Amino acid sequence: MKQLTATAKVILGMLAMRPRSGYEIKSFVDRSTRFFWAASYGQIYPELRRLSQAGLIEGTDSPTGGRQRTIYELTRAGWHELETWHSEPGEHFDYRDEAMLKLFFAGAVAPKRAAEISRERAEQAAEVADALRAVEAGAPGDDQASYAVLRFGIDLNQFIADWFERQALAFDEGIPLAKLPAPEDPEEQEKG
Amino acid sequence: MKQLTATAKVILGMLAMRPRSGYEIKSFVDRSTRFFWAASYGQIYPELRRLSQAGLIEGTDSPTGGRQRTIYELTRAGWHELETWHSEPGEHFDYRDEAMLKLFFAGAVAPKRAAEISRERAEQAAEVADALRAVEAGAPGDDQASYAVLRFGIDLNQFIADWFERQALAFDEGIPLAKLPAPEDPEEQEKG
DNA sequence: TTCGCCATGTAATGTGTTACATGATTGT
DNA sequence: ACAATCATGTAACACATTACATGGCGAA
Repeated sequence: MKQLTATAKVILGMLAMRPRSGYEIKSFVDRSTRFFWAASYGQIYPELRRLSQAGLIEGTDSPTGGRQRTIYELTRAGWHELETWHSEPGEHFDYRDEAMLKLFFAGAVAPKRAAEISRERAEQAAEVADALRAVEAGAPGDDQASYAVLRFGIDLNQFIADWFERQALAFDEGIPLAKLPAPEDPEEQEKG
Repeated sequence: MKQLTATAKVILGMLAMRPRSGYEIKSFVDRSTRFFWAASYGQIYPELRRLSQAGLIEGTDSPTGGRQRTIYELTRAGWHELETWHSEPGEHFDYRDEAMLKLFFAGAVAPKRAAEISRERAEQAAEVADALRAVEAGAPGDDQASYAVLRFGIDLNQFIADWFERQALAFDEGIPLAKLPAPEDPEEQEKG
């Protein structure tokens, strides 16, 4: 393991909290990190095997009745790898948003849709914020750091909802631009 | 073309603004939509061929001296496809953030790192916000909608920077939790 | 003549989702 | 008996980056 894969990072972290089966990892991911770090079975099971072969985790057979089940836990090497990753600076982040792409082209494709797109995006973000607020209300408190993560999810989505709501109004009213386009050279109008 | 690919959407939009070569599409993407919708050569060139075969765009040879170059523009079918996509509701978005993952596990791995992680993330977001502000200052104004997109990038990243800065202080001071964990069953402590 | 940019493209690799297949257990 | 949930896994496909290969043009 020279580099942990994206899925390896969630798995190792989940197992640091407590030992789990692949199924439990998946269902906990779906109830917690999904909004900023998802993982599917197609990644989890193969990754569990790789991590096991690399000696970072160890599986123990513990069937429930006739139903097979493997509980994984971190090895010492796994803890070390996890701590190394966790202590390294430089985190990646990605933001991909189709509404922004549509808005970017709205002037060329359908200027009147700009307000509508904004309102749709605002609604979407508000729904996510509400879903996360339900999580907050329904769950007993976690430790401070993972509660902060949940809080961030709520606040971020609320921010997005508010921002696009305000922007939709601005489009409705046709708020003038602070900066006007230079009409000469169309090449130069593209922001660099 | 039953469904436009992610790359097809940027390409069609870029060509709606004006005809371009593959190289120009890539460099404009890098200067504009990159923060919320990236595309690499490995996607652009094959996609240009597919779109051309599907009749949505049309390429014209226009070499500069002995340097080959193909300028693409939308066909009528391409305009139609673009407008269809643009008018559909339901936009996808993805947010992936490694700092959040680290924070989520901080309690189990290294509780003292929580403040540090927050501060790193705040700095990162502030840098992105500054980079986008430089774009704003250096470029002549675009149309209202694509200017809004730029503004959103700035505001969003500034929001993230502020949020994590505040959170870092909270971690420093060990602000008490609003909700305390129920100590009995570790299973139940996982927020659902 | 060398460097940076314009210009096109492919191969290898990595990342990730969806759908499917299989089968046991628990609760209604 | 049936549905939901527990549990593991694979195959097909889609998406995306990186690195490489090729070569012309213009300026220092």
